[in-house]
Amino acid sequence: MVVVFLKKFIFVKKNTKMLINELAKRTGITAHTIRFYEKSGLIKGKRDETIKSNNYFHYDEETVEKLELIIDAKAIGYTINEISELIDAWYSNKFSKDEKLAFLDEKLVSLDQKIKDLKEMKKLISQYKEDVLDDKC
Amino acid sequence: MVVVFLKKFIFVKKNTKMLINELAKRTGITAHTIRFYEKSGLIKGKRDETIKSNNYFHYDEETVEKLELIIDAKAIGYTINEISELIDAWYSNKFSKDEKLAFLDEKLVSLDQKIKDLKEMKKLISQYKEDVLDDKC
DNA sequence: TACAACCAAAGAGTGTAGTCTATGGTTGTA
DNA sequence: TACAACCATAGACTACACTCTTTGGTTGTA
Repeated sequence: MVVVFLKKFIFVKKNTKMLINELAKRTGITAHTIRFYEKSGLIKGKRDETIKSNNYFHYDEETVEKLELIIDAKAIGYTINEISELIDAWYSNKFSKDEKLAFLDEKLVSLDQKIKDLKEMKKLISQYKEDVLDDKC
Repeated sequence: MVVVFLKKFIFVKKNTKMLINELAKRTGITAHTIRFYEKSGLIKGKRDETIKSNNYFHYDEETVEKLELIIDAKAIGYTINEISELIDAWYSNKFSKDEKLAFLDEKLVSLDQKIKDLKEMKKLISQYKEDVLDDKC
């Protein structure tokens, strides 16, 4: 995740005219799924008005970042809708610093809760293992 | 969650003739969803052969336990199919002692992996929080 | 006996997150 | 110029986990 954001400041935008397949190769997300994300409003390609022969979408480095963010956010358990909000928070200036921090804190709390639940489950399974070993069930 | 398993040994089976609505009240799961779980093979009601006028399902305390287990397991992120396996391992005699232990060990490993993933995500979010605090994005 | 509350079964509908197919046009290389 | 590889759009299809509706029968209480 952090890598994604560091890139934002280190990378020079060398490629602002990627087509969908290049995007797919760069991110490992299929073109189909990228179109699905575009339809869902997570990313947005641009059309080149000067080109009349086709209406291909062009994507830039920021889109690659966003897709990498999507991969990470999905891994944490964000839904597409939440990721949409997240991208808004990240890339638009709709949210204040405090709002961004609150957003992240909220996710930290829910992660802690999940970890607590998993540990509880571990304890339980261990207990049950003992019962199995003692032929209690 | 632990409570569920302690119950298994402490509780006397005082109610073996619950109908679906009582089950729903006891667990907070709707009758609809309970029927869905029954159709999915997670729980199993019994029919009273001596009653000819209806074919209502009757449930016992073990079903309540199972439903409570389902609630907890879902909260941790188990799918219905996984919970089905889990319940088999718990309540059936389909599996040998060694198989049960292997199953439980497998669950412990996957829980550890999940916890590791969540901790990694926490670290990433914390790092990003710092970036926000430092106005780096 | 009227009637509300309950029961089962079948199947349709919902939301999420894709995944695939079909169609038809475009681009680049031999 | 043939043709593979690419592109967009629309819409069908999938899996998961419900959720609701319909239909028709049963039970309990006033």
